[in-house]
Amino acid sequence: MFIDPMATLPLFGDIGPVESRLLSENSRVRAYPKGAYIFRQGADIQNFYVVCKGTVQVYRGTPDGHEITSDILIAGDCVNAEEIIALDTAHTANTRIVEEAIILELPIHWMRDNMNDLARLAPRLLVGLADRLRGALKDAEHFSTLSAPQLIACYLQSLCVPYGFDPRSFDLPYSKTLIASRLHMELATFSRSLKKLKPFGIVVTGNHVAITNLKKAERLVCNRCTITETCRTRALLDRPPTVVLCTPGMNGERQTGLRVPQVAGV
Amino acid sequence: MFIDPMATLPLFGDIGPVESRLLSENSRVRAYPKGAYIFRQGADIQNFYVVCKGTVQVYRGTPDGHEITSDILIAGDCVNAEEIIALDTAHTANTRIVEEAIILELPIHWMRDNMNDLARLAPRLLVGLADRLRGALKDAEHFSTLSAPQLIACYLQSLCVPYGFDPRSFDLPYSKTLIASRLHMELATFSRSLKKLKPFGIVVTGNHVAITNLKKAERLVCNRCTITETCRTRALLDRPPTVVLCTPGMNGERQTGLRVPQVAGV
DNA sequence: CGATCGTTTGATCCGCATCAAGATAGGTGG
DNA sequence: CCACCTATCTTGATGCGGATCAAACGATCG
Repeated sequence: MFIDPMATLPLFGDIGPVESRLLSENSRVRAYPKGAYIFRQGADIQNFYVVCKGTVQVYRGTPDGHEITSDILIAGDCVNAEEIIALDTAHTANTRIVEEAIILELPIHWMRDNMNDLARLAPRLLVGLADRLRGALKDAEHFSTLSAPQLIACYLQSLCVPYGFDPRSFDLPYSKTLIASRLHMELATFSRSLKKLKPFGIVVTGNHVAITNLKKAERLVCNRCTITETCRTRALLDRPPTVVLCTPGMNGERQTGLRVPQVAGV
Repeated sequence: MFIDPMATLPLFGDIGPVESRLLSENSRVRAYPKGAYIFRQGADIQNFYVVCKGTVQVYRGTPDGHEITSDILIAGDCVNAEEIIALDTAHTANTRIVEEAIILELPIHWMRDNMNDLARLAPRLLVGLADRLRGALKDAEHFSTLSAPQLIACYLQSLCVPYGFDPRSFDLPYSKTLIASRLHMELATFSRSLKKLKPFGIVVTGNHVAITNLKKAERLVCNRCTITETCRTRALLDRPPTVVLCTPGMNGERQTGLRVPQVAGV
């Protein structure tokens, strides 16, 4: 099974033929079975990895033996872009294969040696880094402002963008257990919260999701959330996806505290 | 009051005289009074900003009129590094002056035009971006795994690094209200949690903090937290600060759920 | 000396984690 | 085809942490 990463990955989409060959010569493509690790937390950073196919769970283990999923990656995603630049010598997370995956790897020292040409080699790498940062900021904000049902509503809608799902009817791309973990909540809480979404037009039965009323679904989230990947879902139907700011109005000048009133019953 | 940003800012520490003059010619330094805004959420992105002096609160407003502090910046910090690269045209957060500040500004279009030379112009800009990303990941993890007292313990210790405080005795650099907001918790919760820290050798009276027992204080956090800015505090006393991984042991293979047992009474 | 700001403290309530017991489904072997 | 098994998910009961509302306290200031 051969895959030409240059042709597949938007990451390297707009580079010239010279750079393309350079990349090919210095990269390697490898297949991983389900359950395998690309690398583990604490191990030496050796390569930069890009997912070409499959699903990868990024998680961190706490000393008391539990784990926190920080991201779920699919084809086209960089696994550890920030580690090219980081001062660390060790990986700060585990990356485990959820669905059989094909991974492109580039030696990290080669990447670093070519840092000066990086902008030319992979202009989108920086964009990816910035995107990832924004995603992390969004997560931090969401986890401390949205309720469990809101988080789920937001996540389900945002799923549609990378996967190209029709919000009105699609299947979950991975297990509920994994999704719950990604949303930093217990499976039990996740399961219970799904029922609360029905009145808002989000019906999940088994593996299948049906978002029947996008306006309602958005309203569920938008009074709290501001970065709102969520709103991309609607964009899917109307125009090409971009990040939409849901906060038109300005806010109070003086208050500094965290103060987010609950949506009734959700 | 004149400040030469090139001399002051480590961000531009290792650039040559040519680049330095280029920067000077294209930058502007401006003083802001307390309470002023550098920019507001939703406004057009015009400049890249660096804090030369003072304190800046970065926060986002939710549609229902409340606000969430995402960061507090001090001298040397980039305000919006990610926005140089972002595809967005509008600021995604507010930046308000907490203590009278001096801000360096560089036109964003100039930064972008010189993207190719960016690595040469400001090699540390990328490092800063990566650091910021790591910080955001840490926040996301901490907010959903640490209890309020643990968050505070972690934060108090991490404060010592950028400010060069002696953990055994220092004053809070800004109000408790602001800190509580930065930690995404209510002021009331913050206030109450401080008392719970005493048994762990962290005594806060009024504005003053005394961390009498670093080992105890670390233990309070480290069984849950893995990235642990916290551990830097100890490093302050022993060796130059670096990020320390607190997870020597590996964790279970199969569990995927979020499962973080409580520390008794904290 | 009232007034305002920042902080503490109290009482109450709700969301979610936790523990634990069913339920459903896919897979295997007899 | 059915009994069995394990993985995945649902549902129930309970408890704790922290948000919320509200009142009191201490400072600083005109």
